[in-house]
Amino acid sequence: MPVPLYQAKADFFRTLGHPVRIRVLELLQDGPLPVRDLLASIGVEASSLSQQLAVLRRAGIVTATREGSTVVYALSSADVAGLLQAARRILTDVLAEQGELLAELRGAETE
Amino acid sequence: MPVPLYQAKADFFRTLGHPVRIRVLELLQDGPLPVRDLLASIGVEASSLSQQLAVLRRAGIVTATREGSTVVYALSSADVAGLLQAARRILTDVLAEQGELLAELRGAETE
DNA sequence: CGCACAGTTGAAGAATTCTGCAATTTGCTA
DNA sequence: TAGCAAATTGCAGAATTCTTCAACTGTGCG
Repeated sequence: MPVPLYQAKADFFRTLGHPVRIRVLELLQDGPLPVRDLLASIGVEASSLSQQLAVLRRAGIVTATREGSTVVYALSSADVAGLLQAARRILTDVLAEQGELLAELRGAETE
Repeated sequence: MPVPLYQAKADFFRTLGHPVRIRVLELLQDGPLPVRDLLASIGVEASSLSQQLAVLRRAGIVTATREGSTVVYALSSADVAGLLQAARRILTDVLAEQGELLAELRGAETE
């Protein structure tokens, strides 16, 4: 009894639904990075970042490998970049529309 | 003071992170549909579906227009198809990897 | 060994999201 | 207008997810 596919997809998207996790994925698009660098770029508490990295790891979206005393993270699929790009496109559409709406509201206010 | 972009992205993905909402988006990829049809295909309670449609509406991912006594839903951006496709690709990678892991575990068990 | 640094894990309380029921709105038609 | 069907909304309790703090593991070094 496999998990229904739409459930797997929902879980997948839900995994992306957190600001720290998004930032991690965006940073990793340009290549693997040690936790230290992620930490410096994102600026949250170490344990907080670790929690979110664990979520991404469990979902299989990133991989972690120990190198000496540091741990290096990488995207496990190169397609992540495509996904983020697709999301960006939709978000652009949506935000543009909301911008128009906002403009209309502003205009109406002074009529 | 705009919402940080990564927060908007996270919210967006979180919006997709629900099995009913995913199914709705997949059904709408082939064109607009009245609630009645979504209801028949998805098979949840009407109020449940309505709740999830409201989430998608608020996020601006779908639009609803009343036509007589029914309400018709449509994707608000054609790029949604691209997004779902990108997600499918990653999910394929991830699930394949998990499958391999599973196979290894099965193999190891009998050694 | 003993200590410091890098990261992770566990757990509890706070905050958010889900689910299902009851009540409501809107439009159609007898 | 009364009655019915299509959807939506409001809400309360249940279930998840977040955040934070403290404790723990693994590595390198004096």
